Amino acid sequence: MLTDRQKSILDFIQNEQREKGITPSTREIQNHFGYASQTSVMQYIATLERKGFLDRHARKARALITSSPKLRITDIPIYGQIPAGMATMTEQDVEGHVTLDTASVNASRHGRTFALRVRGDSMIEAHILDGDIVILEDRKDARNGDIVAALIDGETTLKRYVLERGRPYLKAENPDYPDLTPARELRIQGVMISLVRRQPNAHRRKKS
Amino acid sequence: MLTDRQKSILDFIQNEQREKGITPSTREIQNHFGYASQTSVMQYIATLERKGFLDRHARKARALITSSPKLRITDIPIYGQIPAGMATMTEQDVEGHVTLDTASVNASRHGRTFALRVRGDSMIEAHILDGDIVILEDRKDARNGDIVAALIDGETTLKRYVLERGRPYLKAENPDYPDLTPARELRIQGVMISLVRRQPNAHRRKKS
DNA sequence: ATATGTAATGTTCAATTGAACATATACTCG
DNA sequence: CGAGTATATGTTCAATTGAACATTACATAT
Repeated sequence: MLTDRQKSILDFIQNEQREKGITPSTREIQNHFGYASQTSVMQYIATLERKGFLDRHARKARALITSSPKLRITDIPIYGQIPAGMATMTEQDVEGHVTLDTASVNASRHGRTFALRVRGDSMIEAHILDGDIVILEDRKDARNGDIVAALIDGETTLKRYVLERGRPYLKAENPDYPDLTPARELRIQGVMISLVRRQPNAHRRKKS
Repeated sequence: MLTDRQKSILDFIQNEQREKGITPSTREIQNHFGYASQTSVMQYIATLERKGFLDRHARKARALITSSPKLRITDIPIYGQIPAGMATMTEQDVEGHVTLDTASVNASRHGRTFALRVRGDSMIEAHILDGDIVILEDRKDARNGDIVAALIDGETTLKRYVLERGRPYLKAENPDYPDLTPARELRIQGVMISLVRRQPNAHRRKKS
């Protein structure tokens, strides 16, 4: 897919970005590889872009974006609470971000991706714990057995979506919690596609 | 800590970086806020830098770095198998990568970070499932109750590290599995700090 | 009243940087 | 052989961009 030269140039760009936080300019790339001309670099960049390994903001400085299709990274906002619907979610409700590649997260391109921090242990038998970050896709077409975030009585809850004889209800994966049968409509906010858990430290640890 | 103005400027820079992949130039910030002069922006940047919210490569274009060490991203290799020790782990054993920010992953700077794909359900009561990706830190100083990857009889297993009367053993979090008391020595490969799970699709889905 | 910190304007300069053009060599594929 | 691609050089230009300087205004604290 890439020649050796092309690969080393891509590697250099990615390393610089990782280490310095900014992508190198064409002249920096030029000097690193000892080219006498920037045009060489321009050609490589054009090739890498054509092949989909780079993205660019044309005519802007240091505007290279390292983005191999598989390595595409997303910043997923973590919402503390989803007040009413996806439309109303604003920056203020954002509690933080998880950054990970779409591949590990299982993301399709059907909808927006967002995350919720799980509260309570109502899904413990689905092995989802209090404090876990659940990553969801903004889709309405839940399937039987999907774990979904849904709006019930103005609150967002994470439950398993179950279809029984054509009628959907929300099942808690914990015998201590009741199943929720929707009074009239079921507002599904998203379908769970992934989960991130920070393992709590066994004992207290000094260093952050 | 920050005035409202300073905060909105910082927010703008961070949002631009997130959305476009590059940090804005002083003029872009200027236009967004409607300043008639770049100097205003320069002052804000200087302040934000002084207060530690920004980092910069002086005299370079778009060289703002929304510092906050939390936004640092790591590429974590996933090992299918850890043959003997950390030293022998080579690229060939790498099954893939997870890319996520060190903050969500809970990483400290004590050791290298790596990941394992879990096989089997021996840790099911710790809510770790078959297929989960467990992220570990290459440390030897496991504490009582930590979940560790350890080498037993040439195989790497994930178990809970338990100290009983000063003697360590490895406890499976599944009654069907036996606890492992080390014959002679216990080779700990790493301590679990995080977990990533791709939620299996409820039904079959066409798109990857 | 007089510093001190924050906020904003207007202007100018020089370094940084992407981009284009003409040109050349080597290699592969048909 | 000729077409196409990857690789490389040398040069020039113009847009982008960070930075500095002088100045004003308005709070708040001393």
